[in-house]
Amino acid sequence: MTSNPLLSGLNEQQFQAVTLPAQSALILAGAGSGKTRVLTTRLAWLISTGQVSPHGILAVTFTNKAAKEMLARLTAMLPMNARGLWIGTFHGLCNRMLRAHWKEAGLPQLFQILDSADQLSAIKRLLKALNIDDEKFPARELMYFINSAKEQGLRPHEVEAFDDFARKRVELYQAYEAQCQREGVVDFAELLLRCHELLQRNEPIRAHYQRRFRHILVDEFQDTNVLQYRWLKLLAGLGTDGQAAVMAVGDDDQSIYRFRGAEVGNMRDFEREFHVDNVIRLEQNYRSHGNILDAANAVIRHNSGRLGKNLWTEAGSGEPLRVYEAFNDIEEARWVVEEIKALIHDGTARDDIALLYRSNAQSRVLEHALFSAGIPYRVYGGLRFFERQEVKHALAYMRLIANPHDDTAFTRVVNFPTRGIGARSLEQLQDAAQAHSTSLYGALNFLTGKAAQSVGAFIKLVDQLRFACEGLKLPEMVEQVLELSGLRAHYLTEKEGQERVANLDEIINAAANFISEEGYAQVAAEDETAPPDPLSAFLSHASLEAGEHQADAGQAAVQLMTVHSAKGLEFDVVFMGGLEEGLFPHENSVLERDGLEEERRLMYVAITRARHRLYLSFAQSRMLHGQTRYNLRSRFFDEIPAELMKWLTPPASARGYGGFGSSSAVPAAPASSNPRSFGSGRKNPAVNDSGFRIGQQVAHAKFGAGVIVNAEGSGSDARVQVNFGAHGVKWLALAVAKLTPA
DNA sequence: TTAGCTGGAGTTTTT
DNA sequence: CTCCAGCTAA
Repeated sequence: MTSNPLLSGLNEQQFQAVTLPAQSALILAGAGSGKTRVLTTRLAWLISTGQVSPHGILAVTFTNKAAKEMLARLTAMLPMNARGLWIGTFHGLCNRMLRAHWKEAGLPQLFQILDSADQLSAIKRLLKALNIDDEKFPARELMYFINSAKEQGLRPHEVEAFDDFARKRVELYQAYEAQCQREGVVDFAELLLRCHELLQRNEPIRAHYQRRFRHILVDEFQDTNVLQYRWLKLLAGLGTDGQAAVMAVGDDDQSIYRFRGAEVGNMRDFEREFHVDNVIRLEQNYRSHGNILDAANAVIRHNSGRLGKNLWTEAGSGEPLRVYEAFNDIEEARWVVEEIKALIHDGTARDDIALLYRSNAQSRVLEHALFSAGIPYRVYGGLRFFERQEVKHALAYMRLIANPHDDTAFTRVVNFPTRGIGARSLEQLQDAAQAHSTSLYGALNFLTGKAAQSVGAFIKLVDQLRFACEGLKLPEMVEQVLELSGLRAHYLTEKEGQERVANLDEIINAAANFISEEGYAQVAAEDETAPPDPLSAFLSHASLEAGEHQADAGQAAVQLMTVHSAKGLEFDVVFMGGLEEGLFPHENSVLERDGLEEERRLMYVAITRARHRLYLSFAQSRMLHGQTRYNLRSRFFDEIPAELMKWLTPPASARGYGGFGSSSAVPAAPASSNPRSFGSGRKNPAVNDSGFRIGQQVAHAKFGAGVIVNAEGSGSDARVQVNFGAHGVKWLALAVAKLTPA
């Protein structure tokens, strides 16, 4: 052991990971095992021991938040100049390289970045220009197709197409590429693909970066896609003499982004291709009590093909998990609110409480209950600052200053605020642009008549803006844009427009901050580029980092979010609601190959968010898509050892809601196509005189667990319809079938 | 050009 | 049920 103070307090595995010699390594970092600490300490250790200069390090993350945190913690440990440090997101780093080598990458110097919304509108515009039937080729689908092709590293000519439909799609992909190139814009996937191609084709540039980056660190490696992994291999010079040391840190059990291209298999491939001879496992958890970890371990054990890992803690086992069975979703929410009130009363801070759910639709009922109770709450997942329409409008004007041929920006604001340029004029303009293969801005010269006049006025405005902004500092530029474009005036006259005006003004602040803060400094620190243009750097920043999620950060509030957005966070108390078959695991996932395993990993993530107390709840019935659905409780309950759970409701389902009621026949509900969840249009009527009621969970000797979804008849004729999940939905005569409350 | 209607869809999300 | 996109009528 050295006496290096950086290393004090590390456990054995952490120490081992931090002080590994310069070789490639795979770190399996369990939830709450001090992953970020290891990553940052590793960086600090490498630098402080003189093994590598800050110049020789590349650290990649997925989110700006993670990159910022890493940088902040590193500079706190080891005061240094952040200039020249390559710590950032995949997209941010690729952008940086492309800015430096725009010529070699075949891009205009001031290329703009399309965010997803921009990309979608660019595709819609393309489809319209080509007169494509958008029934057959919906823009969203085409966008998904293009992005996934790019994420596999495939250009149009490399995509296999065996039928006319597929060939047409590829053709559209090609047309989209041509359009982007013409307009000087790149989408997110293009940043990566372009950068990969640059490195692959340009030997001197590749050699330069391979020589430079001696240590590459990758965070959340399980979330990398095919292209990102290839990019890493290229940068690391895999298989070359001077191969860099790559430290991949990740957790296969927390891989929950396959739906957006993440390839867990990269972990195994990495282990093999980089000849990793010892995988380091960080299994000691510093976050949760033992019972919570035991539950998480028990659930994830049902997955196959894991790299293997078992979380443990030195903290005690703590209390058991608290399980609640609710009558319906509304009652579930009411119960959550009652518990929260008690928790707050006992001194738990509101923002130490999180309400997690599988899908966003579930937040409504919770919000309603919290609102009625007057408990401050905060929902994650809304619009972010740079995604708001007024902000995007202002940015579009700025994009036109940087590049008047940016047709996406052009179409966005050509008639906003309205200036009499309707669909007709725009269509003429688009036709002219198409005919003379020029941008919309450039097509003015080919227009005649009324359209020429109105469009001419707008183009004059764009020129005027560019002229007025020449030599101005960024914040002053924003100021000019807001005034001259008429945006501020427009929102001032709009009722309820004050917030939008405030957001517009906030762009000025954002620009000022950007100039003074690291955002710009990082780009400015680029050693091999000419001084970058602040405007275009700011626009990239706006696309690459959409800003904070909209929520009032004011008073401490109860946190509401999906399990996905909770990844990486932790809370004293976690409520995991809606644990029902069909919802979690989600019905769509059950059909996908290995979909259930991904749901299970999601459950694992959910459980491991809790530090001290974890509530699990489900409802017998729930309003979904305007229909009441009766679902079985989630199979995940069966995967958690019973001794870890304390049921807050009497032995599953035996509570006497409903009881007896009308004995008249209830019309039969339509059979469900999904065997494990079941929908019916009616509320929860009490059923015949059998003591059973709709929504109740029951057990059958042959079919196992089920839930009553319908009933009819009374006395000896009483029959109930039961959803037995995998065993199907069946009508059973109560006089004959042995059905017991479960 | 905009308001108002109608129909369709409805996991998860970062850059 | 509830949101959104796209269409029709003023």
